[in-house]
Amino acid sequence: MTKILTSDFYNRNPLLVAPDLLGKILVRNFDGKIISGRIVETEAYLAFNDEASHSFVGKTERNKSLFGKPGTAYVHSIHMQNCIDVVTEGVNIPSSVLIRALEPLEAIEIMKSLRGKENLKDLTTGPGKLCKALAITKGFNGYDLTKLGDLYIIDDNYSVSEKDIIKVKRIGISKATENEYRFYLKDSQFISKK
DNA sequence: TGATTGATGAGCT
DNA sequence: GCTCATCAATCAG
Repeated sequence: MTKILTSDFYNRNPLLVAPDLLGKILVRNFDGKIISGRIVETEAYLAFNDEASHSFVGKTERNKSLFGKPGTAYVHSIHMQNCIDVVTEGVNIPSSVLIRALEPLEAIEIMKSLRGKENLKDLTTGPGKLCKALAITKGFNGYDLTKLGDLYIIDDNYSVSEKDIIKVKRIGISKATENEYRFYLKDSQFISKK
């Protein structure tokens, strides 16, 4: 049985949600066509005492989605690309889980055309890449991922054993790098970095 | 295969 | 102006 992850799933500490999201499927309804990929890499960003989190500086126009309800998308641009986070915990608790990499499942041809790349391993192996491959734009900032819409995350009962989840330090950031808040599937060929 | 570097834009101070 | 949770092209070995 396949079901959409609800707000209950996200309404927990990001350090619990991040590993649980591994193996789940991110689904994009793009002009009636379904594009999907299995989540193979995530990072947790805490609400408090986490200098690398966008919420560390307080609530601003840019990060206000982080303060919304669990299961809300926080799409932001860094350099010329977009990244997507899922808000966790409660309202006004600005923690999130960054989706860093996917394993392409459906509509791979559409991803190739959106990315302008042919190599399967170049499609979704990075937060900026996967947003482009799934046509996730800043229009999805604040989007509710817990209902059947244009963007949501489902559980198809794909089982991930605990030993296949690797926990390491986060990457690509300059602050609070010592915390081991990055999670990925051990044998996936689609993580953004070894 | 690994390391280096340039391009790119939005939002904060 | 400066930061930033990047990507991909390039070059050396």
